[in-house]
Amino acid sequence: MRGRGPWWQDRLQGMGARITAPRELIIEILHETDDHVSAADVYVRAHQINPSIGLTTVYRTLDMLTQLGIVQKFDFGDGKARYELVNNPNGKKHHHHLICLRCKTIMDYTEFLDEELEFVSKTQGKLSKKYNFTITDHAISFYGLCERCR
Amino acid sequence: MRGRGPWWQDRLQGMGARITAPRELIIEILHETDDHVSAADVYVRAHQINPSIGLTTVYRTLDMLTQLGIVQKFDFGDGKARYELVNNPNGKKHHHHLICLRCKTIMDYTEFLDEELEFVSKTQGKLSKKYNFTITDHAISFYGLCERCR
DNA sequence: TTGATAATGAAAATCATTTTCATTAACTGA
DNA sequence: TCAGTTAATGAAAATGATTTTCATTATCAA
Ligand SMILES: [Mn+2]
Ligand SMILES: [Mn+2]
Ligand SMILES: [Zn+2]
Ligand SMILES: [Zn+2]
Repeated sequence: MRGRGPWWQDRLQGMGARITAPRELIIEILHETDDHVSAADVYVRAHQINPSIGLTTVYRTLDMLTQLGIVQKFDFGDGKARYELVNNPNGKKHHHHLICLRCKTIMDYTEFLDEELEFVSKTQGKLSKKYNFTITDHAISFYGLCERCR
Repeated sequence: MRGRGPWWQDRLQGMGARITAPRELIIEILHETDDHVSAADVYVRAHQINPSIGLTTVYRTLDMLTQLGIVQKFDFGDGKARYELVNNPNGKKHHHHLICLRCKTIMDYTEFLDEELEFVSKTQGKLSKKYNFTITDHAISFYGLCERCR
């Protein structure tokens, strides 16, 4: 399942990227949270541990991880992007979202994932063949009004 | 299906909002396009027809329509929000997205919507009961690499 | 027609994200 | 192990989308 180092190192090296302290730290931080963190959130935590890390690097790293499919980037409508490790071994499992259009509250749900899995993999297969697209992830969100807002 | 005025007027009045020229024009513009338009896109077209309309009002109107569930707001990762009329009678039907993580290309797809519809309405029913949430819309997106980028 | 007030638009402010560029550090290969 | 190549970094400045402010205008109920 892995080489010498942690799983993600192979992914980076595979694309010619270097293993650096900032990258290590940022991934570690993502492992330790199960929130939907913003770049600034990650920066604060990283900076706390290693004050030499800059916000720019956090953005660059999150972006790289997103392109690699290691991290999933979300926009929940509050003006800043949110990030989550896709398959967080320490944290939460794959899930989907319920988003209130008024107060922007986000709820994770993991119910009914079996049915979803079936649906998703079926669709994914057909789409990737038809559009010649390599699908690595998906997102399903339901929008509406939460209990408090309706 | 409607009162005196167009369908959307009832929706606005229902929440105590006024029917104004800018709002009329913005909705008309949304009807006429089947792109994923940004606020600036809408502004340019609106301004062309009625130069007194301001960008601020475009933002405010799109936001209001989004909260009403008349418009759906997307973030495809290129830094600006995109909007689409949810059930555009003149334009495209409900669809989902295939998004390239590298080049940010977006493809709409409408295949397999029957299966999706079945899945979605089943899940939606269970979720809205369990979380006491009024669900008005949903989005399904698949992420990966397009033909050119992989 | 009028008054109360929601809506508007111009300009300024915000603030998340990106760019620039000089410096540092990770790997390669001798 | 060491030096050279060059990707990666961070500080500061720039960008650019969206929001706020506030004086003015327009909608609509009475
Ligand atoms: Mn989540
Ligand atoms: Mn679309
Ligand atoms: Zn809410
Ligand atoms: Zn692509």
